[in-house]
Amino acid sequence: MVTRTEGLISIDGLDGSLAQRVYRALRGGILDLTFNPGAVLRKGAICEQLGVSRSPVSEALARLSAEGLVDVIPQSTTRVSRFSMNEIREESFLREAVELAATVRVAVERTDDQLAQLSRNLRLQALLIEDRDFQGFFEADEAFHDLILGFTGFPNVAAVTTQMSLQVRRARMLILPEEGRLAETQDEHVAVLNAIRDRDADAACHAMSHHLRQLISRVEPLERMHPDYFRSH
Amino acid sequence: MVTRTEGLISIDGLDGSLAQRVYRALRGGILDLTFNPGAVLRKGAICEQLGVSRSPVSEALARLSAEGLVDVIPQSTTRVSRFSMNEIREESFLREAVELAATVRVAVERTDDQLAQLSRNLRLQALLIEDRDFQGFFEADEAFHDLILGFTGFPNVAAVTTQMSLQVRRARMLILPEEGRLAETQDEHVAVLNAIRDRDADAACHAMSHHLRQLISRVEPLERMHPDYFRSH
DNA sequence: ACCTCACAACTGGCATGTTAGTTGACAGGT
DNA sequence: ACCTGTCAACTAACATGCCAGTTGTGAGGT
Repeated sequence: MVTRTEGLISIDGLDGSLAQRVYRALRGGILDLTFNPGAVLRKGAICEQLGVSRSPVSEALARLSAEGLVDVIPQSTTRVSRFSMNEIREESFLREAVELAATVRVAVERTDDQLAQLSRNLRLQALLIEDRDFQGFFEADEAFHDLILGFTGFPNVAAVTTQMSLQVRRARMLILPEEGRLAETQDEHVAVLNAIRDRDADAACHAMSHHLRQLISRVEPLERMHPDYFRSH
Repeated sequence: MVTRTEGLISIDGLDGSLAQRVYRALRGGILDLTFNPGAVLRKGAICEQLGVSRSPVSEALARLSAEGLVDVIPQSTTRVSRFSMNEIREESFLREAVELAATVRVAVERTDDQLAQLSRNLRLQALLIEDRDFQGFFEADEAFHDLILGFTGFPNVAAVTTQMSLQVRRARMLILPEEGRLAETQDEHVAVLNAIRDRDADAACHAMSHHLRQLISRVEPLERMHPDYFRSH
């Protein structure tokens, strides 16, 4: 096994306690696959690289462990957790449950301003597709969903939903951007928006459900494409 | 279950690392209101009482802080978090979304064995009502919901659902046990069971929704009954 | 009596020393 | 060549020392 120097991360520019900064830096690195699933995280190396002592790093790793983003083997090693397709299916189920409930609620009680915000987001997505800005589209896509979750009137629902589907979000990074898929995604978003515009809760629910199931169907094949990123079972 | 000694807590009888034991002990104490909302948690006192050093206690408190069960004021104090009715409403929304999705799924694809398990649980509940064992009924009630969540085939859904509605679970402890309410709750459970028996997803969804909304309607008045347990805003 | 401000005591955050469990390499026997 | 038992090196877990920010208190001024 060849040891590799992992991509570098930094805690500069973040605020909060050292422990929180380390946590956010590591979490970000794990979520965007800077740290590959299965990669070993050495406390000593992290301390040296970030210029902090072991205390804040330990706290950060403990939190990541509680969230399932790292696997700690006592007295031995800490690794970035590998994917489990069952876990991903589970998270998809949870995410769909919450997003559909939010979509139904928003479809019923949306305001014109909320509709305008969603519409603006979709026009931004169209621009990003034209420019083939995959990363930008990825973020706009997330923003679209977070807008709907936020329109429930519950300020933390978006964050909680993200937190409960971290593995899905991470696995999503592995999906290769395909030209045609972006336009399809856009069409699905438009269908959701139109249903919300018409205050048609049932149509909105179906459109969102269809959209979310496109994602999981694209995640399923990843287990064969990246077997080393998945737990052997 | 956390063992208690004169209002204090102990980590004896738990396994895992010291940090995990401390975490579970404190979490249990917070969830069952052994520690009142707003109570100050002193690291030094906890260390002395549990006979451990500050490291595992710090890790436990950090985790509880991330979960929103404690509020840490840097360089000052750590307190058991107070309730926020908006947060409780938010958790209820999330919980309902997940439980309804689970109920629908289970109603469609239940097995006879699963039906038998639910039925056995309800007969147990009837016994506990006869004996006026409020605590036992409380736990059987939780078990009923966890059974349904588990029957989705996703082993972690029950735990995730608990985790996302910790404040609701805690607030629920404040509801005074009333004789009649137990029987009503039991009736609602029976309605859910019957709909699942008949594989009537729509009826099961409505029955569960009605049942869950009974809970939130009983939680709402708590803000006036225990103003000191709620955040002032 | 009341406000102000400085200080002492206490807190949590961070660094570092110490302990104990795991692991892999290697020597020695078969 | 192949097991096998031992041990050294490494790791996370825990204990403890130190520091900086917060806060209550009380002396002194108005």
